[in-house]
Amino acid sequence: MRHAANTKNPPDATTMRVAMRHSSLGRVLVAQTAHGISAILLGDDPAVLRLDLQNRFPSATLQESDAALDLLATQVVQMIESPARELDAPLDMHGTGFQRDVWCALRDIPAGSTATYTDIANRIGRPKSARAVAQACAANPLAVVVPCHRVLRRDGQLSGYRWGVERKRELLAREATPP
DNA sequence: CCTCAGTAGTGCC
DNA sequence: GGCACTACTGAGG
Repeated sequence: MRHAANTKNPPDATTMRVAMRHSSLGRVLVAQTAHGISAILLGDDPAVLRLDLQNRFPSATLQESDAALDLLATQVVQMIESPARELDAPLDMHGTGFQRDVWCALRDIPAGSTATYTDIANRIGRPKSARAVAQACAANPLAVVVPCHRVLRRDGQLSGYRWGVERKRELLAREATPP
């Protein structure tokens, strides 16, 4: 029995810098703490994105972007446009132990390939937790960088995507290796 | 095609 | 501590 504390949202009263960008997939919000990128969110309405962020980190203080984050945000957008490229920046992943396990496993799926929820469940040593894996994917705060869009149902269906199945389909299409 | 039960992590009460 | 959620899955009708 672990009493690891953060079964809920960690009461981190950290400050986060926030940048907003346009991309071919819509608006992109990038948030950064002192430890690294804490959120990459996709959407259409900047206000909604900001609400989404506040909802995920209720006790975080949001600040304007700075030069460093501006650069990161540009790189994030570039990565969205060409998902094959990797982002070489530290991440600040807030989540439960289980969620972190899942998100880390997701980062091992190379661009151009996919995995199933059961694959990930096996990879983290919990073969029966496919559904919980899906739930962890749904809670992923780091769009594209943590490639939850590369996870499909066992039957090949796209099932869902926190930021819209259309975006998931588009990302996969962009990553598909040309013959 | 459709429904159903088994399943495990999380959020809310 | 309980209960109702799921971006799941495999079996049965």
